[in-house]
Order: sequence, then structure tokens, then C-alpha cells
Amino acid sequence: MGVTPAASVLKQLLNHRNLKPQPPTATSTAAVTTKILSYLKQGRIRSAVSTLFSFPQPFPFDLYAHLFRACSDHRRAIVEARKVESHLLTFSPNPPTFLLNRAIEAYAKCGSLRDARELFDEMPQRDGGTWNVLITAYSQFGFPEEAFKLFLCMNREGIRANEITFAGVLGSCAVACELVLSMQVHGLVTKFGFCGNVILESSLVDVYAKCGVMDDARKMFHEIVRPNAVTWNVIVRRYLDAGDVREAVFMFSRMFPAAVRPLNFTFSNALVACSSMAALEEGMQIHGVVVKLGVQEDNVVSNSLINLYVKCGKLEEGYQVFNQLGSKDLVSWTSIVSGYAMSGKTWEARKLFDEMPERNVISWNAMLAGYTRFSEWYEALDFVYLMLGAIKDLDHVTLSLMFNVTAGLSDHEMGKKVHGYIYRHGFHLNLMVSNALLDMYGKCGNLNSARVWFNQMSNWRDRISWNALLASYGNHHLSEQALTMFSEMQWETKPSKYTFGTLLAACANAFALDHGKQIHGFIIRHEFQIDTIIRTALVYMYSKCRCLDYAIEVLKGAVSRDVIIWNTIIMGCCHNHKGIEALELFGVMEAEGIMPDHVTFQGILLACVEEGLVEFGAKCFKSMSNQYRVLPRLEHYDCMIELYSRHGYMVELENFFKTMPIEPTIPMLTRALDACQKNEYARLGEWITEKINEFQH
DNA sequence: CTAGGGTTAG
Repeated sequence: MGVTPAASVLKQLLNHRNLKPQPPTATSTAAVTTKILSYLKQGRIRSAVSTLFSFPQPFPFDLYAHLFRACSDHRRAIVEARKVESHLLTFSPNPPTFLLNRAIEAYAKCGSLRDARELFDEMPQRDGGTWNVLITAYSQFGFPEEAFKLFLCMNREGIRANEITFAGVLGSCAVACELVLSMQVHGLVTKFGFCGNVILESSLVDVYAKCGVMDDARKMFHEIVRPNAVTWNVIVRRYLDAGDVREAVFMFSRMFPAAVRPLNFTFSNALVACSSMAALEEGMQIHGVVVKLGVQEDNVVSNSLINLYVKCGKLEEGYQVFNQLGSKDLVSWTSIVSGYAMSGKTWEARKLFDEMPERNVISWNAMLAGYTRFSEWYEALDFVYLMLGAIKDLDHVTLSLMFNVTAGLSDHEMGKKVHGYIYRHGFHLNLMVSNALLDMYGKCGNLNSARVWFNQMSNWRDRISWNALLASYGNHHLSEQALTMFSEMQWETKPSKYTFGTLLAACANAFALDHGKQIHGFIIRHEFQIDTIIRTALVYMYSKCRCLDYAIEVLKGAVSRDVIIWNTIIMGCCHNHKGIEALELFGVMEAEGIMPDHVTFQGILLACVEEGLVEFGAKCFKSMSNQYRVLPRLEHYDCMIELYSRHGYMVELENFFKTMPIEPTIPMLTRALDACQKNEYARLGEWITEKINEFQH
């Protein structure tokens, strides 16, 4: 089945009715040749080949070469290639080797390595080009072992390798990550005197980098006298792949003193490097070069620019690039949607998403990822249903996000359904999906299922799996077990800063001061860097565990403090009934020039409740929107009602209720009703009772 | 005549 041997094709064709023998004449051959060539020029291969077959006579070898070339370019003309070979062999029994090489090439380019190999094996005599063309084919189609075998045979038969041979072999080395072989080939390249060949030299840079030895790749790069645009592209891309994004950007910058114009891909690679380290300055400089060289109409480049800006939090700049793009493609749209979605502007993102001319899984995932990132679970759920109706094949990202949604909604039943789905569709072996599943069971309160699944993952779990399990122990207030797991974890993988964050949160929620101190000690002993996130976790843990002094000590150790760590300590003070301290710390925070946010004000109001500072609290509440431009939320109204209620400020409470721009909630009303009864303030009490009754209908 | 790099978005 499958491939029809060339001989039988030939037999069929010879029996074909239009093959009436004609005496060949010089003029007709020349005329037909011209005709065939003109068909080829128009890209009509079929017509060209059938015209060829109308004339059972030999044609100039040149024409066959053109025909084979056309088949190679088309890549789907396998049948035509076989026909041309048949015709050639029928009427010219001893074709020159170079023509057969072209035939092998045509077969290979059309994807039929079998035909290529068959012809190769049958050839009475081969030249270097014959070997090269097949080695190249094996290399390009990802059969490195075959390429190596052929290369060895070739050497054994005494055929001398040339640049083309080495290019193929090095390509195969790169695919197979064959470092030792690459070094041997490097030796041969040198020995044969091909060292000045920039293509081979670039391949060597590429091979060393793909084998994971960036130092050797860099050394090789510096040996090249005149690296060209491809060479530069290789070195930039390989540093990016190796995760050394700084070096990638640095190498990119060195292209300009070397006066080599970057390729569009190189711009893109450099921009990706910038966005991955949030290097806005460098990225903007590259943007400048893009404009100067006039490549901003290239979608790959501009899409990378959009991505750079949105990843650096510059949505407007990103949108501008998007807007100025002449032909926006799927990637441009997805990039801008993703930018808005991942910055919390899910509404704007959704508007753009709905305007998209076409969408794929990635665009849907980008939008869904925004909803989940910002815990908009109900929007996410609606969106998932919409997505299920609109798109057939969900992928591993979709399924992981769906687990996040069920986890966020604590919908254990739905989580189990998704679990069933991934099992049926074979996604359970995907690490990302597995970890999301683990996380879902942990968050839905099913520690046992989480544990069972974690054990089943023993062959493919990673650090993230461990962190997920630790987090579910933490959420179940099992800090002791979490700590035991932490020691087990170290047999298998190294902890990350997320591990510490999780463990410290676990200790905080379980008020496990001793364990918390152990973790703190571990971090210091193993010289892990205490970044803002870990520092905040430490402050949180110590203040939860009623060690406010330690918490403040840790806070003081920070080089810089953001609003989150300040909120943590202020809330921590409130938790420890230290309202005055909270307000003092707020003063320090302001002096450091940190703008308070809604959480900060919640802390301040709580502190006022704690200390009975009713007038001061009211003043703070007013200044919130007037001075600080922080819109009061439900929890702030809640605090104010608590403040007035607890301290018997009934007139103020009544005023507050009646001027409140939002509907009071049941807990607010019952809290206030309580106060009315205690303070015998019937007028407001009646109003509240009425309100509560309204709610019940 | 046959050769190297690369596709941006979740």
C-alpha cells in the first residue's frame, strides 16, 4: 500500500492512449521544451508533465532538471516527480548523475524519503552530491540517525565530504543533541579547511548551544570573522532559550556596532527577552530602531512590541502599536486582549475579545486566564460555557484554567467532572493539568483526594506539585504535616520562594509560631534571598502569631517597602489589638511616600474601632475619597457602622445609614439594630427593622 | 545544484 513503485507507474503510462509514437524532430522538441518551460513558469506542473508525456522521445537534460526543481518547490508534486523520473529513464537509459540527484531531492522535498532512498540505492554510480542530497533530506526531516549512518558510509566509501555534507550532519547533531559527535565534526570541518565558511560556523554555534554548552557556543561565535545576520540571530535566540535573557539583549545590542542589520526574527527575539525581564527602557530603544529601520509593518515584530508593552504594564502604548498596525492578525488581537485581561481590565479585554474577527484556543484561554487571575469566578464560569459551545478542542491550558475556576468556586462536583474529562482525553499525564487538578482538590477541601493524586503523580511531579500539596495542608491548618512534607520534599526537589510563602501562610493560619520560626531559620541558613513576597509572608506569620515585635523587626530589615507589606503590618497591629501602633505605622508609611490603598484604609478604620477614635475614624473615612482618591468599598462602610455602633454614636450612625450610597447588607443592619437596642434609639431601630423586612420579601 | 537561523499570543 501507499507508494506505487516507479516501474508500474511507468507501465501504466506507456499503455496510456495519448502515447502514440511520433518521429522526433529537432523543431518539435525545441517547441515542446519551450511550451513545458512556459507551463512551469506559470506554476502549472501537471500540464507541464502531461505535455512531456505526450512526446515519447528524449528531451534535453536541462528540461528534466527544471521539472524536478519545480516538483521540489511545490512539495506536493510527488506523483509528478515520479512521472518525470519514469520519462527520463525510459528515453534516456543512462542519465547523468546530477539529474538523478535532482530526482532524489524532489522526492525528499515532497516528503517521500522512501522514494528518495529507493532511487539512491538503485543508482549505478553516485557522486558527492548524491550523498549530500540524501543526508540533507534526513537532516531536514528529523532523522538524525539515518543521516549519521549515511555520513559514515560515505566516508567508508572514500567520498569526500564537503560544506553541504557538514551542514546536514551538523543540523542532525543539533536535533539529536549529540555533543561528542558535534565536536568530532567540528574537528573534521577544521581539518578539511572549511573554517572560513560562515554557514558552517553558524551551525557550530547553534549546535553547541543546543547541546547546552553556551560557553563553547560563545567561543565559537567569537572565532567567526564576519558573523552575518543569521549568525547573530542564532546567538540571540540561543541565549533566550537558555534563559539568559540579559545576554540575549546584550548580544542584540552588539549587532549595531558590527553594522549587521537584524532580521525581523531577531527583533522579535530581543523584544521577547526584554518583556521576560520587564526591561521597558531597552525595549523602547529597540522600538526606536524598529521605526528607524521601517520594520514596524512586520506583524511578528509589532506583535512582539505589543507584548513588550503590555507585559511592562504599559497598556496604552501597547494599544497604540496595536492600533497603528495595518493588518492585525490573530496574534495581534490575542496579544492585546491578553494584555488587558492580565492587567485586571477584564471588561476592556472582553470588549476587544468580542470584536475579534477570528479566535482560536489561545485567544479564548487568554481571556479566561484574565478572569481567573483576578478571581472573577462567575464571569469565568459563564465564559467557560460560552467557550465549550464555540470551540471543539480544548487544550491543556484550558483544562488547567477550568480546574482553577472550580477551585475558586469551591465546586468540588464540577471539579470531579473536569477530572473525568481529562482522564478520558488523556490530559492527566500533562504536568500543568495534573498540578491544577491537585490544587483543585486541595482548595475544594478534599485533602485525601489531593494526597492520593499526588502519590499517583510520583513519576512526573515537580516542585509546583509539592507546593500545591503543601498549600492544601496549610489551608487545612495542618502546619505540622506541612512541615513534615517539607522535609520529604527536599529529597526530591529544591524549595522555591513560593514554598516558603505557602509554609509561612500555613504557620500563620495555624498560629504555629515555632514552625514559623523554623522556616525563617531555614531561609536564613540556606541563604535564600528574602524578597518582598517572603518578607511579607514573614511579617504576616509573626503578627498572626502575636509576635508583633518580630514582625516589626522583619519589616525594618526591608530595603524598600511596598503598600502590601505596609498593609500586612497595619492589619497585623489591628489583629493584636494595637490600634495606636497601627496608626503610627501608617504615619511612617506616608512619610516614606507610599500611597495607601483600600486595604490600608480598612486597617486604619479597624484601628479606630479598636481604640474608640470615632471622630478620627470619620475624618479618615472622608479623606479617603477626598484626599486619597480611594473609593470606599463595602468593607469600609462595614467598618464605619461598626465604629459608630460599638461606641454608641447613634445620631452619626443614623446619618451615615441615610446618606450611604450603597444598599446596606444584612450583617450591617443586624449589627446596627443591636446598637439601637442597647442605646435605646428606637427611631433608627424601626427604620432598620423595616429594611430587614424588605430584604426578606 | 545541494547548506545555516526563525513564527510573535494563553
